[in-house]
Amino acid sequence: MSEHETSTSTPSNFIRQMIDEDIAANKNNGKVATRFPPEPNGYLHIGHAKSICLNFGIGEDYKGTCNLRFDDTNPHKEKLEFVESIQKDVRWLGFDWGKQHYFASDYFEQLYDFAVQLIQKGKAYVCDLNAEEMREYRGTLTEPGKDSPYRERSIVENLELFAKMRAGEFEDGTKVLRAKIDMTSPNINLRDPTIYRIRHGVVHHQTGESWVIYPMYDYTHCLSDSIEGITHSICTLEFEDHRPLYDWFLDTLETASHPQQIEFSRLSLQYTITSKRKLTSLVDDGHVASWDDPRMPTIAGMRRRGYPPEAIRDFCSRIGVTKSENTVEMGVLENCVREALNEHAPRRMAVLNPLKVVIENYPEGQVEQLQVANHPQDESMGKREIPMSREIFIDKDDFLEVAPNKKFKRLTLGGEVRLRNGYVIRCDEMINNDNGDLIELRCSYDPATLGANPEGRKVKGVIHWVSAEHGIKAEVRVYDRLFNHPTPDSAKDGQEYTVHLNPESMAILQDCVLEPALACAKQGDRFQFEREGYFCKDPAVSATGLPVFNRTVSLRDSWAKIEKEAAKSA
RNA sequence: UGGGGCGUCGCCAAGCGGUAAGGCACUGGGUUUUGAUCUCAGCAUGCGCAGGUUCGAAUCCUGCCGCCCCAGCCA
Repeated sequence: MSEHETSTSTPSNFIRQMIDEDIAANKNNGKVATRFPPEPNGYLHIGHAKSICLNFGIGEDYKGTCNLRFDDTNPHKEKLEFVESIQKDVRWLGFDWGKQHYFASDYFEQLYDFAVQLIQKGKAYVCDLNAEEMREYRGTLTEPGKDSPYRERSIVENLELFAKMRAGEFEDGTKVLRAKIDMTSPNINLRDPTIYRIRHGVVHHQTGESWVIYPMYDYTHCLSDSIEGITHSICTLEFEDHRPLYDWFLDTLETASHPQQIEFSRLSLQYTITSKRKLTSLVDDGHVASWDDPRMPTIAGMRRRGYPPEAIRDFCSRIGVTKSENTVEMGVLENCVREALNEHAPRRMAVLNPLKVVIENYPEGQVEQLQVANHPQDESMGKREIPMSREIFIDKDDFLEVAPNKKFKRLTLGGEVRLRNGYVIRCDEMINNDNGDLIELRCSYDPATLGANPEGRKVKGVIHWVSAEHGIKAEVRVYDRLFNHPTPDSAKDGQEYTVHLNPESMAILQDCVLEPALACAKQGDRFQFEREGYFCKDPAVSATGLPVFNRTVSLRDSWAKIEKEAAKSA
C-alpha cells in the first residue's frame, strides 16, 4: 500500500460468520476465493468502495484470493476508459489483485459451449418472440406466464438455430436463446429467462467484432464464478431473487464448482446519489465538470478532493455489512477523513478572504523568520520557516469593530489577539475607502509576546495570518454538498433528482494568500490550513494562472454552531 | 394482490435464550498559541406492534403492521 496505513481491524459481519462456518466444516477444503465484478460502464463510487473493501478484505484476511473481473457482457454501454479508471481506483484504494485479473469476455467461447450443452439437455431453446411479445407471455407479478410457441423446438433445430445466431444470420432482436425453466414460477426470474441476445455492429472493447451474440448477466455471472473457482460470490440485495437462477445454471450444467451467492445491502449516503445512470447524466449534462469533479461521490472525485484512501477504507469498516436498508450520514465519512488528515496532514497558514493589516510599530523593512512546527502533536513532522513583516493579511471574518458577545475571541477595535505562531497585536484604527468599506487595519504589536504570554493580561483569541510581501496568491475552491436534499435519489414526487442540485456546491475564492512554504506543494499534497480545514493541491491551474487548492473538508467548528444558535434566538 | 428481503437510540451497528457492545451525532466539564486536536462524563428498564412458550425473550412460536426489491433482448 502506497499511502499511510492506519491499522483498523475489520469488524466481523454476517458474511464473515458464514465463511467461518464454511471453514469449520471444511467446505471448499477451507479455501476462500472472492471477486469484485464491476461492469465497465462508469466510474467507481463510494458504494463500490464498500464492495471492494468487503471482497478484497475477505480475500486478504482469510489468506485467500480476490479476483478483479470485469462483467463486460453489454458492449453497448461499456468503454475501455472505464476499465482503466476502475483499475486505477481499486489500486488507489489500496488493493491488489495480483495476477487475478479477468474479463467475463475471456469466457465467451466456454459460455457458448455451455449454452450448447444446455440445448442438448433440452434445457434451452431459441425463441422468435420479439421483446414486446415476450413481455406479454411473461405474465405479471400475480399471474403466471404462458409457454412460448417456440418452447418445444427440437434439440436439433435449436442447435442449428443457435449456431446461425452466432454466425450472424439473424437480425438484432429477431431471436434469443432462452433457458427452459418454468413459465408459471412465482419468481419471475425463472420464467424462461433470456441467456443470449443478438447485437450486430458493436465493437466490444475486449473482443472487437468477433461476436454478434452476447450472454446475459444471470447466465454469465454464475458460470464465470464457477470457472474461476470462486467460493463466495458476494453481491447486493436486489440479486437475491436471482439466486435460484444462479443455482439452476450451475446445477443443470453440473459444473465442477458451485460457488455460494451471498447478498448484502448496498450503501446509501445522505446528500449524494450512487445510481450509475444518474452519475453518468451529471457528467454528460454538465452539472459537474467530470467524473473526477471533487463534488462527485466517485472514488476519482474523492481522490481529487483530497480524501485519503485509508479514510475511505475506515469508513467502509465503520458502516458495517448487513442486509438492512441503510442511509449513512455524511458526518461519518467526514469524520473518517478528518481523523486521517488530522494525524497526517502538515499544518500551514492560508488567508482565504484577505484583510490588510499594518503593524505600525514593527520596524519598516524588518523580516523575521519564525520557526514553526508542522504538526502540533507530532514533532517528527519537523519545522518550517514563516516570514513575519510589517504588513500582513488576516481573514476578514477574524475582525469585527465591536464584539457581538462575550464569547467572541477574535480581533476588535481596541482589542488584542494572538497571531498564530507569532506576536500579540492590538487593533488601533480602521481604514475605510470612499464607499465606507473597511480596507485596512492599523495595529501595534507587543515585541515581548513571541512564544510568551503577555504581562498582566490574558489574550484569548488566536488568528492565522500571512506576510503580505511574502505570501503567494492562489485560488481556493470550497465545496459544499452537491445536493441539498438528504435523499436526492428517492424522487417519490416524480421530480427529477436534478431539482435537488445545490447551486452553491462550489465557491471559488480567487484572492487567497498562502504562506510561502506552500509554493512547493505538489498536486495531490494534503495540508491543514489552520483554523480553516483540510486542503489538497489540485492538478488544475486557475484561469489567471494561479495554483488551485480544493477544500477537502472543513475543521469541526463549534463556533459556527454557537453563531447559528445565536442567530436562531435573535 | 404472487415471490423475495428487512425492521435494536437521530444515523450506522453488535447481539445467536442468562437480563441492551461500539462508532458517528448530540449535551456538559478539563487541557490547549488552531473556537482544531486530545481528554473526562452523560446519552435505549428498551429491541416495529400484540399475544404466547420459559425461572428468564431483542433472541423461540403465532398473528398483525410498516418499508424495500422483482414483470430488460441492463447489470
